[in-house]
Order: sequence, then C-alpha cells, then structure tokens
Amino acid sequence: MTKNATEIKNNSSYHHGNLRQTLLSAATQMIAENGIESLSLRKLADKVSVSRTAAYHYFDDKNDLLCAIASDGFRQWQQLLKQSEQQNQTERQKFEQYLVNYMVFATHHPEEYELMFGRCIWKQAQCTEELQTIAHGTFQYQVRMMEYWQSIGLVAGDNPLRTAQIIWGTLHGIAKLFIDGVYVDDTRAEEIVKSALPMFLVPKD
Amino acid sequence: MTKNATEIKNNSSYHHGNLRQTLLSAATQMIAENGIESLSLRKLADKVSVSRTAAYHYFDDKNDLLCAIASDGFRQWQQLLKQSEQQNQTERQKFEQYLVNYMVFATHHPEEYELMFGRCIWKQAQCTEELQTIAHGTFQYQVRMMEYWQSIGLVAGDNPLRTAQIIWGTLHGIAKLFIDGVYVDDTRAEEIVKSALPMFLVPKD
DNA sequence: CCAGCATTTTGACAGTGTCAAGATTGATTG
DNA sequence: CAATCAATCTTGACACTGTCAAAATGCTGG
Repeated sequence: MTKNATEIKNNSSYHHGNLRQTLLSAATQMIAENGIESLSLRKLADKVSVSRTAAYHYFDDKNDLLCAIASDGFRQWQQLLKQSEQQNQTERQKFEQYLVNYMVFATHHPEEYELMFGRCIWKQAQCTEELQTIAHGTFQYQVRMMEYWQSIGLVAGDNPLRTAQIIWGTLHGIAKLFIDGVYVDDTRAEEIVKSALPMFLVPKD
Repeated sequence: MTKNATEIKNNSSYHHGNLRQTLLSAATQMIAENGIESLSLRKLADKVSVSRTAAYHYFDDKNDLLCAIASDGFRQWQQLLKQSEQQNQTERQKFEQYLVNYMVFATHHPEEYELMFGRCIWKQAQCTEELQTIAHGTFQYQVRMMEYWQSIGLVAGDNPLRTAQIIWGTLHGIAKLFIDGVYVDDTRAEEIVKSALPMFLVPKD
C-alpha cells in the first residue's frame, strides 16, 4: 500500500500517515466549535485517536500549532481579498465590498480571527516566522489598496499607511467588540460598518 | 490593637484583617507587571502569604476576582472622563481630549484594559452583575456625550448610538492592535488617533 | 469561660503542557 | 532477503493550574 496524502487515517496501523494535517483540521474544528481556550492538546489527541504527545513531532509547541492555524486563516483571507478584487464593479463598490468582507470573515470565523489578530499569539507567545511573514504581507497588500483608492480620489487622506492603520483599526475594533461579546444587542456588524463607510470617503459635493 | 483598614498585614496573626482589598491590589499589580495570563491564584496567595484557597472566601471564582479588578478599572475610567469634562476648553478640544484620554488609558493600563473589554471576561466567562452595570453605565455616558456633540454640530452623523459604536470601535481597535502587539512599529497610538480625528467631525468649510 | 461564627488551612482531585526515554514500524542498504 | 536505521508514536513523569470538602484556628458575644 502506497502512502496517500488524501486518506484520512490508516486504520490499525502504528503510523498514522497524515497526522500533521489531521491534527490541524481537527484543532481548527474544535476551536471553531468551542473556542480557543477550550482546546487542549490532550483532548485533540483523543479526538484523533493518538497519544498525548504525538503532536510534538510536528509542532514545537501548542503555540506552534496555533500559529499554523492562524497562518491558514491568513491564506483564506488573502484569497477572499483577491477574489473580491476581480469582480468588475466600481471602485467605490469594491471598497465597500472590502469593508463588508472583513466584517463577514471576522464574524463568521470568530475564533480563527482571534487567533490571527489576538493577544494569544502576538503578545503572549511569540509568533512563528511563517505567520509573521504572511501577516505582514497581508497588511502591506491592504496598504497598497489604500494607496490606490486615495490616488483616484475615492478614500480621504494622503498618507496610505496612516489611513490603512485607522481603517483597519476601525474594522478590527468593531469586529472584536462583537466577537468578544461586548456588543450583545441585535445590531448587525455589517450595518455598523456600512454606516461608517462615508467617514472614510472623500466628500462628493 | 484595633482593626485598621489601612494597615496592610497584621503580622503573626491568623486572621488577616484586610484580605479582600490586599488580594485585589496584589492581583492588579501582578497583572500589570506580567499580564493576565500569568496570574494564578496560587502565586497570588503566595505573594500575600496566605494559603492557596483563602481567596475563595471573598471571591466565588478566579473569574469573580478578575471581574472585580475590571470594575475598578471602569471606576478609574469614569473618573478620568468626568475630570476632562470639567476643564474649560472649547468643545472641540474636549472631544479631542476624550479621544486621546481613551488611548492613553488603554496603552498605560493595557492589562486592565484587556480585562475590561476583552474576551476573557465578556465572552469566555460570564461577567458579574456589578461589572455589567458599571460597564453599561459607562457606555451610556459616552453615547450621551456623542448626542451632545452632534447636537451642537461638532461631530458628524445624526444617530448618537451608531456614532458612539463606530468611534468606540475605532478607538478600541487601534488600542487593541497596539496592546496585543500587532502594531510593533514605533508609531504612537496617540498620533494615529489624532489623525483620525477629522474623520469624525462635521466638515468646517 | 465557652459556644458559635467568620476566617483560614490542609488534603485531594482532575486537568493542563511538556520533557525524557522507550516502543513500533516502514524504508534502506548490504 | 535480512539487518539496521531513522521516522514516528507511546508511556512515564513532573510541575503547575483551579477548585471542592473537611478540618483547624482565632475572635467575639453571652
């Protein structure tokens, strides 16, 4: 029997064959279901039917595993960014789409979002080089988008970095207030972001 | 010897005399120094020279203790809010002061801020009634400030709640990106907030 | 002086991350 | 084909965590 990267689990065998990916998927699912804090390496190992310390062959640390999940999140987000860029709309629509996309991504994958931008990785533990690279790249990409939108007179301001920081801050703040449960009323995040939109635009008249 | 609320520790006595407050202060200090995650009830007990479970007589939970610290934080913040309101400046200056104050408070007490607005209490655990009340009151207060600033034509928009949500979101987002270490460059949070200021104002000319 | 009460401690348990050492297996090479 | 080796996984162990139940301690009113 040859190794097959797509087969989930080679039953009744000592070697798993695909443990790293299996761990990542299972961990991502567990996090999505019950939150980051409820993920323990031991419960994860149980779920995958493997011993407590098996994961240590693929990840240095619990932190290392979390960083890998976060990196996946960034890849997803980058894909979404590029997708919405290719739809032919007005630039103004693209900008609005970007804002809404951010909110939808954050509120639909709250735990992964927390991992990507939260203190758990960035402050408390040190983050992987892979994660640092991809995160930085994503931000740079967004700065360039701002630069373009400012150059065509859509978005206000003349300092793309500053503007990106502020707009990102706004999105991040609203997203986090929802995700963390500070905003519990039925107000929808999307609506709030849409009413924030005019703030960022160059006045029309 | 009579009991004295100001004396820190009645040495060589079984009963402490002032344990609740002592625990709160020590915990606040430990959190400020080494972060929320590094606070354990046992280390806290050690620091106060008391047994592991002594705290359980004053707090239901670890969560309960954290909520008490957060409540203190809100009291501090409210005081700061009212102070800056009483200084006689133009309304425009007061508004700017409010933004800057928020940022200064958040970045100078990052761990307490995280406790006040972070997932640790609001999402993961349930928060105390005391905390819920004081937090809600603080937000209401800020909404009323927005209402006033909009009524005199300083701040843009006609929906105070929405505006408060957005401005608070912006402040919160920028603060958290700094606190959590996502922004690591030497850009100062205060500067960013000041350049965000015009976004919120009614255009002058 | 003693009973009762508030306060603090000790003992115990389940759960956590992680290291070191051993067990198992598939692959490689003579 | 068989022996060895390296990759992979497991077992044992340790320190640390929050928290409960039961015991111990000291203050205070009768």
